[in-house]
Amino acid sequence: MAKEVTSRSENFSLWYNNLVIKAGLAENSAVRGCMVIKPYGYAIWENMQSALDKMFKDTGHVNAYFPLFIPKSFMAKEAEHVEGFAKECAVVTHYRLRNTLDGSGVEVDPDAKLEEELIVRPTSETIIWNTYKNWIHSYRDLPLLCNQWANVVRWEMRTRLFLRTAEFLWQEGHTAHSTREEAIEETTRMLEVYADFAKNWLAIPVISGVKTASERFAGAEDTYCIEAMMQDGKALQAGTSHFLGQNFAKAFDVKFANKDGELDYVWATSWGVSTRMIGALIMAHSDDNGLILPPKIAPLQAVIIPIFKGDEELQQMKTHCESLKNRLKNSGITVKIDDRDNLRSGFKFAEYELQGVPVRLAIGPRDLQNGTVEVARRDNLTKETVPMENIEQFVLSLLSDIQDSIYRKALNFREKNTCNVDSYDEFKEKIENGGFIMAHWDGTAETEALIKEETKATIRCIPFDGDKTPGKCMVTGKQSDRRVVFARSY
RNA sequence: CGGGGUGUGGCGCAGUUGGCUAGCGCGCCACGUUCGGGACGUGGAGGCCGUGUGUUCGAGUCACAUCACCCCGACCA
Repeated sequence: MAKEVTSRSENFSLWYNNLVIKAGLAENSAVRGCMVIKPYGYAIWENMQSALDKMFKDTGHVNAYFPLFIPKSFMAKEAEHVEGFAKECAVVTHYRLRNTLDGSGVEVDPDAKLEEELIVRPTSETIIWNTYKNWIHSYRDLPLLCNQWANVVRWEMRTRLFLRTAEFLWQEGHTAHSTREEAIEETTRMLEVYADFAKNWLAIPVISGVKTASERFAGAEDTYCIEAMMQDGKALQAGTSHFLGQNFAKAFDVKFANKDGELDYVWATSWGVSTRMIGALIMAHSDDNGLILPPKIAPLQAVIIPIFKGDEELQQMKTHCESLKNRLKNSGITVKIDDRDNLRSGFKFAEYELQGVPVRLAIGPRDLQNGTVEVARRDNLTKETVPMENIEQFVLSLLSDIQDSIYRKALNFREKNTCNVDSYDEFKEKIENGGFIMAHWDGTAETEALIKEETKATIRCIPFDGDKTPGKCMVTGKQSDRRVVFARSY
C-alpha cells in the first residue's frame, strides 16, 4: 500500500495492473485467467449496474435469468456463432467426483460422464433463443425485451484484469422484434444508451459506429460499438450492440404469426457491456497518484478526515465531522468519516487519492475556530478552505464540476490524439504515436487485413457521425465514402 | 500456442562457487512520543523458499518435469 504507482510512461500495462491492485479493486485469483473483484472494485460495478439497469428499464426492458450451462448441441445451431466461440469454451463433461482408491485425493468419476457435454456460456444467445422459441407465438408477444445480468466464461489465451478475464460479469440484452426496421432501431437505441452512459456517468467520450465485417460479432448481421481512447492512445471497445437479423430465429426456429396470420421468423438484437468498463474507467482517467473516479460512479464521493492531536481533540472533531457528514448525506452525497487514530492525516490523503475519492474534506482545530473546512479535489489535486455555511451546496457543485472536468479532459485528450491522414506512409508513421487516425479506406476486407498486418492497426469502427466527405483509400486509391477510425487496440 | 521473465512471511525484494539457526524493507500486534501531505523509537508475531522427482553427506541454491503469474507476439463479444 501507499507506494508509488509505476509511471505510465514506463509501461502502461504495468501501470494499469499496478493501479488495479494497489487501489484495491481486484487481484488475480487462484484460477487461471480469473480475477477476484474486491469490495471497492465491486462497488464501482454496482454503481454501473444500477445506472444501466435504470436506463434499460426506461427503454422498456425487463430482467430475466437463463442457465449458466448450454448443451453442446445448442452451440452448433448457428454456424458462424459456433465458429466464433469454439476456440474459447469451457466444457463440462462429468457431474461427479469420487475418492481415489489410495485415499490421496479425489478424481473425476468415469461413471458420471454426461451424455451431452455442457458448455459454460461464453454468451447466451443460443440458450435464450432456444427458450424464446416457446415464448413467442404471435406478433402480440413482440417485441420481447429481456436483459440478463450474469457471468460468462471465455477461455482467452491471454488475460488482463478487467479488460479480458476468463470469467467476467456483464449484462446481455436479447430482444425479439417483428420487423427488421424495429430490430435495427433497437440496436441503435441500445448503443445510444451505452454512449450516453459512457459520457454522462463514466465521463468517457466514445465514438459510436459500426464494425467492419471482420470485427463483427459471430452470428450478427451488423455490430455497432462504442470505442474509447485510453491514455496510452490505444482504443478500447467499451460496448457493443448487435443486429442479429433472423439468424438465431432461423437456427432455433422461432416463428411468429403476424397480423395477416402469416408465419415469419422474428428479428433479433443482442447488446452487452461488461466489467471491462471498469478497466476503461481506470485507463481513461487515472494518473500516477492513483485512480480518478467520476463522482457519479465513485463508491465514495467524499471523505471527511478529522485532523487532531490526542484523544480529546479527536472526540471534539468527531462531533463536528458527524454533523458535517449528516449535512452532506442529507444532500444525497455518499460520504464517510475516516477517524482511524493509528494513521496520520497525510497517509490518509494519499490513500484516498490512490482510491480516487473525488472530494476530500479535512477539519482541524483551525477550521473549528474559523468555521471553515478544507476541501480538496482529486481530479486536479487543488484544495481550498471554505466556510461551513452552505457546504452542501459547495460540495454538490464541486462534484458536478469534477464530473464535467474529467469528461472535458478526456475529450480534449482524444481530440489532441486524433488526426486525419491521407497517405499510407504518413499513416504508418503516425500510428506509432498511438491515437485515432481518421483515414479513407476502400471498404474491402483485403485492404483492412493488409493494414492490420503491416501496422497492427484495426478499423475500430465506421463512425455514425462526423466528416462524411468522400475521398480516396489511402492504400489503394479507390473510392471511399467516408473516413473511418483506425487505431491500435486492447 | 511461440519468445522472454518471475515464483522466498500479507506486499516488495536479497540470498555468493550447494553448507550450519533463511534475511531486509514495508505492513501487522503492543507500549510510548507524534499528528494541517505518505511519522519515529523500543519490543513482538508471522516461512512445507510455487509443486513434484532426482543428484548429493547436505538443496532456497544444481538437473529434469510441472503449475502459476507478468511482458511481447498470435488469438479475441
